[in-house]
Amino acid sequence: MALTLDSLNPQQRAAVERTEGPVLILAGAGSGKTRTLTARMAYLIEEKGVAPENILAVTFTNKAAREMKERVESLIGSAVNGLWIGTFHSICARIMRIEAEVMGYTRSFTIYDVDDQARAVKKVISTLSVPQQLYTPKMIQNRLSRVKNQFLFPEDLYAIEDRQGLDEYLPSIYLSYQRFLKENNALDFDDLLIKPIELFKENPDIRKKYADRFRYVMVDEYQDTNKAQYLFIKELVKDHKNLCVVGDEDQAIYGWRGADISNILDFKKDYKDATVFKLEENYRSNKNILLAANAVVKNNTERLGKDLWTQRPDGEKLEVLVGQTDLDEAKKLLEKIHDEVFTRKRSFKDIAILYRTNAQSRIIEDTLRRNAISYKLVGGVKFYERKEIKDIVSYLKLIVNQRDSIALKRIINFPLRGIGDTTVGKIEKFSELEQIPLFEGLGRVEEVASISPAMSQRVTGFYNLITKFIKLSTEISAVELASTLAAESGIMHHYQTEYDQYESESRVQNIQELFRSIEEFDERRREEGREADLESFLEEVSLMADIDRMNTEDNSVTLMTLHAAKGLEFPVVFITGLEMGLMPLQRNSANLNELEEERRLMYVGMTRAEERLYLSMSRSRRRNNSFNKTMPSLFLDEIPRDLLHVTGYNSASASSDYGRSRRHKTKVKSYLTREVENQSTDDTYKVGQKVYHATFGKGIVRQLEGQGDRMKISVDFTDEGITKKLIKEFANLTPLEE
DNA sequence: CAGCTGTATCTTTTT
DNA sequence: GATACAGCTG
Repeated sequence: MALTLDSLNPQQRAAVERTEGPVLILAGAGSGKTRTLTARMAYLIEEKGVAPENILAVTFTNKAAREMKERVESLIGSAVNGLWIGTFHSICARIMRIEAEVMGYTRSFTIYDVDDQARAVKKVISTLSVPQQLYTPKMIQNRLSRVKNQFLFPEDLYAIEDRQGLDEYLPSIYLSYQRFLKENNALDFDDLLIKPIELFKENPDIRKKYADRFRYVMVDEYQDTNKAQYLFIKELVKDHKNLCVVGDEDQAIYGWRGADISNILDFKKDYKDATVFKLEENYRSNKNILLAANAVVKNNTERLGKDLWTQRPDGEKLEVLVGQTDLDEAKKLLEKIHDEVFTRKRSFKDIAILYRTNAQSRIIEDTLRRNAISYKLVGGVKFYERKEIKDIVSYLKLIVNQRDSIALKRIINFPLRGIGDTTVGKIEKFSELEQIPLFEGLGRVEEVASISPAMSQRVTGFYNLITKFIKLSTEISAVELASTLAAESGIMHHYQTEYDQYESESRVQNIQELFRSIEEFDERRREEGREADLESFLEEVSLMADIDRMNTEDNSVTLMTLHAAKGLEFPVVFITGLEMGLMPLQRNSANLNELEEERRLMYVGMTRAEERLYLSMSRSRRRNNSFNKTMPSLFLDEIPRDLLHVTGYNSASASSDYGRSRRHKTKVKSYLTREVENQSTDDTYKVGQKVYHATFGKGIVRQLEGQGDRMKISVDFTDEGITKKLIKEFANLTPLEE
């Protein structure tokens, strides 16, 4: 079956056919970038006769990788084996799994996530003379990660003269931290990127092996690559230069993670004879949406500049929703969802609600749940970060890699076995003295003088349990191992008998879901003809983003952060919380680069929408436990007035207010102040007043005591049949009109 | 010395 | 509104 490129436009097609040498595809939002990339892979295989194993494709999420592989297979009409496609982290982990010994690890190395990393940092700084009250583990963690992303080593940091503040301690922390990881046979997320580069630099023959294998390299979302990722790719392609990168500088939103936008801006300098293709026709969004998004992003200065256009219809205007409070905002979203689904006959799964911070989801979730609208939440507390899952995963990690002291310490006394911190501390000291891994120390607990026989028996019990499972792990399947383990360790029993019935059920369910996902992993790997050992499963778990687990089948509304929405599209999109300080989010000082990144984030959000885009805000919002009045986001100002339709309470004044807010800031402020004052006058609630509460539902005010924010309000909640006494400041009640 | 209970402290975005 | 840590109790 011959491959047809007829469905591509001339630019896309040209980019597909240019298979040799460096290629930069500047692909605007919705310009068919995935289609182009997949067509290019299919073209290489089908038309150029390139073997799939000679192609490496890097995507931003595992989900994108999966989808791309499927699309290539459907273009070609048969299964594609041997193609390497995945995220930087998963590809690097795969290489490290093969080459671990060369770099001084075993192939059973553990991958440390942020939580493990924090524990490691804590452990390390406790042994150094770092003023701990001045620098939190989290600060240190961020700095370390940033430095590593820039491919800097401790010696580079030592070389910097006159180091101030944290920089004074950073090099020695870095050095000890790396030593700690190695002792634990562990790599953190950043190591996954760095180690392969070191490997390539120190072992030219190994570099050559991979460079020869990957004759054609493609990188998606190139604007979000960091220095280490840039170097990794560079090592691979420096002989043949067959590198095709795709990206959009307007969608660079990971600067805070060390992504360097100049990787894409300077691509032509790095790869001298690069051919550049621009994809500027947008196939996704209606004209009004695209015009609005363009109008916002054109306020940025760091751009290569594209002119995105569309042949699609104008569509409706963008609707601006203004709530009085965050709860009110959520209810306005709800109304519009009802409207879209019941009047306009759309499906719930066509709708996405986006926000800047995860914390914003709760109030929206509550409102949706109260109204029986099913939703799926991406991000927040991620599945594999749930306590009950991490417990079991930690057992598995220790079984696979006994040098992992972080996993060990997490579970040695969970479920409770009467082995406390003091005992662990003693064994730790003993192990350090003997220069053996902590786990080995457990096996020799009797040699630790200060530990009583009764206590060492408990420790030995734990040691024997793990040893038994290490042996079992070579005999039974991963699922069997995990479920036997959950039973015999007492974890299952612990959660089944938990005090809170509801919590207990959901935890047990999650554990069962974990077993299912191990089984699925097993099947999937077998189909691909790859190994399905426990190590690979744990690796997948470590590198799995929440978005990768997103199910697009079931008919429910999607809730996620603007970051998580990158690369996705929905017929109807809500961007919520469009207020100064929240979107754009402001920390400390307003720095211009940060503002531009926030603006790009806004642009990413807007360009997710195909047909309808709602922009919502609230005039007051509860943040950090206090209720604050808000100012409309400046991004709303940047959208031409005639593309907007403002609805909601008091819409006329709202729209004119932020339409002029730049020139008339004082006026806006006074207006908003007035609004908020109106809200907090004491006649908001009177006896007999109908109110709404996110958790308890509708109710009637029965009694009022005291004044102001401290006022106590007694409410009969009709749905629940209960009476509650609430403090006004925290009650989060909304008055309902009669 | 383990385990429980109450308080402090947050919440940017993620592989 | 959840988690981590300090401090108390048995």
